[in-house]
This record gives sequence, structure tokens and C-alpha cells, in this order.
Amino acid sequence: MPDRRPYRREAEDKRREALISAALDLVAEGGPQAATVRAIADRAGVTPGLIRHYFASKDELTREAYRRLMERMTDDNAAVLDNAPTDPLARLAEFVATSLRPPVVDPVAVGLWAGFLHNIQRDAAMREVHAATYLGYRDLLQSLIAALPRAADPDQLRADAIACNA
Amino acid sequence: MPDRRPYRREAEDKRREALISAALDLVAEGGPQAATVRAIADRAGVTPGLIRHYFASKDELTREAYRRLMERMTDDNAAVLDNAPTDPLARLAEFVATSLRPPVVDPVAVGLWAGFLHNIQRDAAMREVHAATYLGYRDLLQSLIAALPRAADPDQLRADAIACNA
DNA sequence: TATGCAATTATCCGACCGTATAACAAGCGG
DNA sequence: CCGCTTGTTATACGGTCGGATAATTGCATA
Repeated sequence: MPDRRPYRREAEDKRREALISAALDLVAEGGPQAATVRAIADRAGVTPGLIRHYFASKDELTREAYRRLMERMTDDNAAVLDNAPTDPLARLAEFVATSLRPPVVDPVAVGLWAGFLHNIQRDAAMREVHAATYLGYRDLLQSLIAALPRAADPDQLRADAIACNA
Repeated sequence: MPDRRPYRREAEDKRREALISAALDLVAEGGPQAATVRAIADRAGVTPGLIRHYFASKDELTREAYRRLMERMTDDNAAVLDNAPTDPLARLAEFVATSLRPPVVDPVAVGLWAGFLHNIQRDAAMREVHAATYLGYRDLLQSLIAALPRAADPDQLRADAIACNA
């Protein structure tokens, strides 16, 4: 009865968002080992139990956080095309240049990526998330290459996109 | 109370080597979280207690493992100079090309580097190891640049080396 | 204002972490 | 062949991990 922590009910989206971004912050700062359920909940301003109310397991939260990270990176990268030159070659050049510069690749993003790397290798579900976002990125790259003046057959196109990405 | 695990006494160097390389293997495979004292000892064929007989703490073992990794990478990179062309520019080109190709940079090495990244950021002693090996590498790079035909003052030399490394 | 639902907190659990310490035995110098 | 040193194993401890479950309470609805 005494001294129970007061709280506010929040929308599901808001809580999930808070938990995901808390997890990303912690992974960026201290690596995977720092992103414990207790630390994540603490940073999100809730108690640890709530995590399992919104996510089936910590692994699922980790996957969602990684998905969020990848989406943010590809979106940041794609955003440069909004006010890019119209010349196809210049567009492609701008795109790949952006993909190697902040904010899509900066110390924080690299730290995050490093933190998730081994999860990707070990967890199959994580690999799916990785594959999904990667394919989306490659398709975008491929469409830019396809817009290039020189003609090319589809197979060559895909190979070029892969090579360019590497 | 028999049934005690039989064992052989080994030279200190051998044990330390086994423990360090076991730690590196585990970090490469499963990230920092997989390199527990028990897992390391198990892979090295000993019992966990022995780790603290050779290292003051797990952190010290981690530092030594990281030092070993960095030395191996820089040595692998420097090895290319043994049978490299004599032309200064070609030597430099060969050196930086090697520094971006296997075996100095390959999936395993990247995984290792990712596994240690956050330790470097957090642990001051770890940063010293990092700084030491990095400076050695930069000096080597600088000496290659210095051998270039065009003249340059020392300050410019150092700046060039840093830029080249980035 | 009273009531019910569920979002949130609180507490407990088994497993594993790194570490400390004690018991044991391998192998060398006598 | 026999002690002695010390490399090695065994066991225990406190802490934290992710997860499960019970208790509480915010809040929308009637």
C-alpha cells in the first residue's frame, strides 16, 4: 500500500518509441552489454516489467531497435535525392557520397552498427530485418543506376548495384 | 573425493597465448558478451580460475587480447613492404591498398574490431593501447609519405599521414 | 460518482556473471 | 624417492541478468 511509484498511462506508440530509442541510445553509448532491460526501462522512464508488456522478449525489442536504426539510415540517405540535381550521373554520385558521410555514417551510427553486428550474425530473425532493409537500399541504388544514360541488361544492373554498394 | 580433472603444467607464455587467442576467437564469433571468463577458459582447455592466475582481471585479459589484435593487423599490413616495389609512390599505394584488403581487413577482423569498439571508448587503459598501436601505424605511414619525391615540411607530413589514414 | 479494464509497478526466480579463496597435484631440485 | 613450490582445479559468494507473475492504480466509460 505505501510508496508506490506514480505513473501516467501512455499511448502504445509512445511507449514503444521511448523504449526503442532508449535502447538505441544505450547501445550507441556503451555497446550491447549496456543495453540491459533495467537500463533501458530506466532511461525510458518506466520500470523493467513494462518492456515485456510491449515486446515479447528483449530480443524482440532489440530487433525493433535495429530495424528503426536501419530505416533511419536509409531514409537519411534517400532524403538527399529530394533536392538533388536532375542529371542521372550527378544524382548517383550525390547518393553514394551521402551514404558515406554524416549523418548516415558518423561515429554514433558506426557505434550502433558495431553493437548490433554480432546479433545479426547469430539471430536468424535479426538477419531477416537486415536483409529486408538492405534489399530496399539496393533497389534504390539500382534504380539510380538504371537511370544512367548507358543501356544495360537487368542482370548487369543488379550486379552493378551490388558492386557499387561494396 | 577423487575425480579431479587431470592437467599438465604449461609455460606461462603458452597459457597466456592460449587464453588470449581463445578470447579473440570468442569475441569474433559472438561479440563481447560471448567472451565470458568461463567460455574463454573452456576454449583454452583450462578452468576459469586460471585466468586470474595469469591476468589481474578479465579487463586486463581483454586489453591484452586487443593489443594482440592490433599488433597482428599492423604487422600484416607492414609485411607487404618486404617484397614491395622500390618506387616510393608505388610502395605507398601498395601499403594503403593492403590496409583495406584481407587479411588485415576482412569479416573476422571487422567483427573483432566491432566487439572491442565500445571497450575502447569506455576504458581509459584500453584507449592507451589503442593510441599506442595507432601512433605506430601512423608513423609507418608517415615514413612512406616522407620517402615521396616531392619535398614537404614535417608538419605537412603529419597532416598528410592523418588524412591518408582517414 | 461508481465500476471495470488494462497499463504499470513490484517482487520473485533461476541462471550466469566476475571474483575470491582454499584444496590439490605435477614436476623439479635435493 | 621425497619434499616444496606453484600451476591448476574446485567451490563459494555477491551481484546482475532476462523473464514470470502478482498486486496496484490510472483512467475511460457509463
